[in-house]
Amino acid sequence: MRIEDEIKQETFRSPLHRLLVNLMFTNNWLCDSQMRLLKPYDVTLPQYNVLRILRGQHPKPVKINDITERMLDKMSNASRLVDKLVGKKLVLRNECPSDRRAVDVVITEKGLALLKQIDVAQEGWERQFDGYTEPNADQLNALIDDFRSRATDD
Amino acid sequence: MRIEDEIKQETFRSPLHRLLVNLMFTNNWLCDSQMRLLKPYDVTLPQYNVLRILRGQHPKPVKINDITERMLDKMSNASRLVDKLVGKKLVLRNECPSDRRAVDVVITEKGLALLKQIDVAQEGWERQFDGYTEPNADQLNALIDDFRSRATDD
DNA sequence: TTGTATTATATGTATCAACATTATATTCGC
DNA sequence: GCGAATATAATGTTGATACATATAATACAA
Repeated sequence: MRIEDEIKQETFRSPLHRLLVNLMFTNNWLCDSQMRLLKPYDVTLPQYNVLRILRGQHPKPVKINDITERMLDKMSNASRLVDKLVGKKLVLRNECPSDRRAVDVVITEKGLALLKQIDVAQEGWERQFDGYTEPNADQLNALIDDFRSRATDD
Repeated sequence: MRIEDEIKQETFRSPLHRLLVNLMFTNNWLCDSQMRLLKPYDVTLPQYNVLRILRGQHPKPVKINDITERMLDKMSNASRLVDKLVGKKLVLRNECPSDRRAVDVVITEKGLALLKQIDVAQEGWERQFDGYTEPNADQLNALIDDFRSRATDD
């Protein structure tokens, strides 16, 4: 469906403006879809992202700080997200022996098992893009990278 | 900067996966930038979006329901967003005469004046994309639309 | 070594989103 | 007209983010 119809707005000030709205709308659409996928597993999208970061390093522990750096939405909330995951026994939090300020976070077996379940659902979800070929994705990736690189500030 | 560097992850499972991350990252980048722009004016991005919807219909009133439909992030929170804007005297809320369930929301002169100020800042912000031509934007728009249209569910 | 700056994390506050529920008004079938 | 279904908005709860601040440990400089 066209963006114009999706948000009931018939015109945009400029192609750039339409592009900005299009990017935001598409992102929301993706996030909603992911959220619905995760709902049955009782983890939120940010929590899921933290779990995946931890799995990527497993069995090595990851510090709160490193989690923050790897998160898409930067922020300073990895601490509280880890709290929630500890509550669900999906991760363990240990004081780092070499630096008592730092906290080592490790995904538990329960966490790994949950991710394994979700992997299956994810594969199903991604299958909806089976008709979307790699060259398509590569081209769109390149154009998005190019767009971002045009911005002069930050 | 490449996505790989931005989130310190060197590889992706697939071009599709890289694309998903790229879309989310780019969206966050845009939202952050907009937030910083709005900060001096003491309105949040969702509040700003509501104000623009109201300006688009001014001087006609807009019902809470219509605001919800036009928001990018759907939800049911337009009511509370309008609350905040009423508190700042940027909008007025009146019971709709023809339907006592509904609420007519109108942007105030103060609200219009604020948007006018922000417009100037927005134009400055968009100028960072001056090197990004219309054909570029049109092409990227088309590819994003195409990507979204490949999804089979929803 | 001692004092200061820096780093790592936690916490408090305000805002927003998702979801469910409630309150009230309107509409529609009979 | 009357009662049930529907529509509109408000509200309560939980989870998340942005931002500021606090707390504690480490690093560093004199």
